[in-house]
Amino acid sequence: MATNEGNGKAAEGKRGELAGLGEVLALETFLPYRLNRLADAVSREFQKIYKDRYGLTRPEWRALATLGQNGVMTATAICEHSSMHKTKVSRAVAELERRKWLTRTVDGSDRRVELLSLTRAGEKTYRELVPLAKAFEDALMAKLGERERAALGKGLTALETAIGR
Amino acid sequence: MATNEGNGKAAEGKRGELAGLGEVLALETFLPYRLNRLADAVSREFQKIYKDRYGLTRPEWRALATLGQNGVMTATAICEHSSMHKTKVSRAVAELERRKWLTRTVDGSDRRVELLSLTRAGEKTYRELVPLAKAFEDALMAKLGERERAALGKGLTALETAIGR
DNA sequence: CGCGGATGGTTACAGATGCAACGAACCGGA
DNA sequence: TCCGGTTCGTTGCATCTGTAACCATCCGCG
Repeated sequence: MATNEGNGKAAEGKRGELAGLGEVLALETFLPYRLNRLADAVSREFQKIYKDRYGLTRPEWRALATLGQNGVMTATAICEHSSMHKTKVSRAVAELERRKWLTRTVDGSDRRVELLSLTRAGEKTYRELVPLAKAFEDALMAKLGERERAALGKGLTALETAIGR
Repeated sequence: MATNEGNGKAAEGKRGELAGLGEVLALETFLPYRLNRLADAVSREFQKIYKDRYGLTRPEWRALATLGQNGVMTATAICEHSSMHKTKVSRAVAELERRKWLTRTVDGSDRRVELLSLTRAGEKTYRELVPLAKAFEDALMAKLGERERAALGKGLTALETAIGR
C-alpha cells in the first residue's frame, strides 16, 4: 500500500515497467515458464508422429517406448521408468492390450503382479517408431550449433540433477 | 522404406538391448521426454507457491503474471504473451474476475474487445507473488554451478529459436 | 446501405488427468 | 492360523483441456 498510484479513475497509462523496483517478473525469461513452453512445443510437434500415424496418446507412446526399451516389465516399473502416474500407465496399458500390442501374464510367485510384454505387432510398431523418433530429435538438434547442443545437454543434465529426487 | 529390418522371427529372449542395431530408443536421453519431465517437475514444485497459498491454477497464475507485467491488455494479447490457448485464458480471466482481481472494460472503439486490468487487490497479489517466484527460481538456479547456469540459458535460448517459427 | 468474410471471446462437449478409495494378494508376527 | 499393514493395479469422480461451433461486432467493397 502507499504505492504511488493515484487512485480514482486516473487514466493511468500502462502499468508494469514503471512500477517502482524489481516488482515485475518477466515471464519470458522465467525458468518454469520457459521449460513448459518448450516442452509443450516440442511435444506437440513430436506427437504428430505417434498420434497421427499410429493413433497413440502420449501415455501410450511412453508405455510402448518403455517396454520396447526394457523388455518384460510390470506396470509399476513402467511408472518409474517413464515418470508417469499410476493411473496413466494403467489406462495406457489397457489400451495397448486392447490393440493387441502387449499382453499380460500374471506372475506365478506373486499374483498381484502382471508381467507386461509387447506382442509381435507391438514390437513391430515400436521398431517403426524408433527411427522416426530419432529422426525427429536429430532434425531438431540439427538446428542448433555444435556448441549449443553441448550447452543444452549440459544444462538439462544439471537441472535434472538439481531437481533430482 | 527399404529399411534394414530383418523381419526374422528369431526367438529373442528379453528384448531391448540385444535387439540388433540402433533399434532401441533410450527414453531417458530423448529430448522431448527430458523436457517434459523437467517442465513437469519444476512446475509441480513451483505450483505449490501459487496454488497452496493463493488457490490459483496455472492458467490463472500465468494470466495474472502477464497482466502484472504488461498492464492493461486484451485477452488475445494475453494468449500471445503467455502461450496459452484461447479457452484457457478465457476461463482464467473469468475466474480472476470472479475473485475481483481484475476487471474488464469494453473498448469504446471496438466493442468486441475487452480491456483487462488488475484491480488493486489483483496487483497486491501479483506483487506478493513476484518475489516468491524469483526466490523459487533463484533457489533452483543456486543448485547449479556458474557454468551450468550459463549452459542452461544458452541451450534453452537456442532451442527456443530452433522451434521458434 | 448491405453482405460476406475476419476477429474477439465464450461455451458445449468429449477426452484426458489426478486423487482417493477400492479389491485382491502378499507378508510378518502373535 | 489369523490379522494388520503393504503393495499391485483398477476405477469413480470431479476437474481441466482442446476442438469446434457459436454470437457479436467490425471491416471492406459494391
